[in-house]
Amino acid sequence: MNGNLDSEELILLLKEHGLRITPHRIQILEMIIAEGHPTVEEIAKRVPNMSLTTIYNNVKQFVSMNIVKELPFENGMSRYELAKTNNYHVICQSCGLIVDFTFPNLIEVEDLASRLTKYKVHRHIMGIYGICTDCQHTAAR
Amino acid sequence: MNGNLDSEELILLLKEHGLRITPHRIQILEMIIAEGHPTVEEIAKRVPNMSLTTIYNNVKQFVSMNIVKELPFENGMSRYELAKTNNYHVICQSCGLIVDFTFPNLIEVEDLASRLTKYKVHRHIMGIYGICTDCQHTAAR
DNA sequence: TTTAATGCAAAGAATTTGCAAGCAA
DNA sequence: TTGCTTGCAAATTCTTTGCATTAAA
Repeated sequence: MNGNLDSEELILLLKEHGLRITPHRIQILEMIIAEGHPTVEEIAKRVPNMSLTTIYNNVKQFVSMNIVKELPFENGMSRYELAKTNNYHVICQSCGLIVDFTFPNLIEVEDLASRLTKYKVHRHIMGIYGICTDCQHTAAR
Repeated sequence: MNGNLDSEELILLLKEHGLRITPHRIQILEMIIAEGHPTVEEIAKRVPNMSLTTIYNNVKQFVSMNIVKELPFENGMSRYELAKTNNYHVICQSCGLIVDFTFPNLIEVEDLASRLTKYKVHRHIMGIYGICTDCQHTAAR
């Protein structure tokens, strides 16, 4: 059900983009897959002995090459996920938990946007905000 | 066609939320309406003699009270618009121009998200990225 | 060997905080 | 008058940059 890649596939992914294969790059990508939608800080916590600079450098490069997608959040921090995932995010306003769901049809909205505004549209992001089940129960007590 | 408010309506809006009426608050809200989707910096440029702190404080308060919506951008800066506007944004990846368009039907997506994830959904934001007409022409030359 | 990747330290940019002075109610 | 609002200065936080060291190809 999930689109996880093993490390051989990650190596291929890097090679396709002309990037050198380093343990750090593999680890960063593995963390992005394993963690859901980590921030740079969260990646750093799970992968000790790696400089923040390296994480920033690589994540930035991955984003510019469209290997990784950047999800800007309202507190100014960004979260990251693999670019090949094709889903939307529901974010808990109370605890921050992010749950994914798939909804493939919004190309219609891109088309409409393109027609109405004459932009040449490439992509879109959507964040849906609410309260997760746990926080609903906590609040009910 | 636009949902502009005159300053009497802005005063009412502040009173409804129990906020004191100050010239600065009126000016900040007027700028948010007039500018489209300003950053804090852009508000400061148009309203000299107001401290950045005041703009940050008020905008933050407006957001927490849902008077103003925050649109997080990938460079880490946020842009702001009145919360009552009900539209989506197409953002030019080349020059940053934002064009609004109305598309009222996405409550369906909120409903679906709610059903699939059991979140209690409150709102969503969507950003559509592409190239504006001007930049398309510039690139064609 | 050649060039890219790493990481420390320092710089930069956006935002927040502490606190004193000013103004709305 | 009372307490919210304002704003300066300083502190914080997140991110980027310069440059010397290390490692991939």
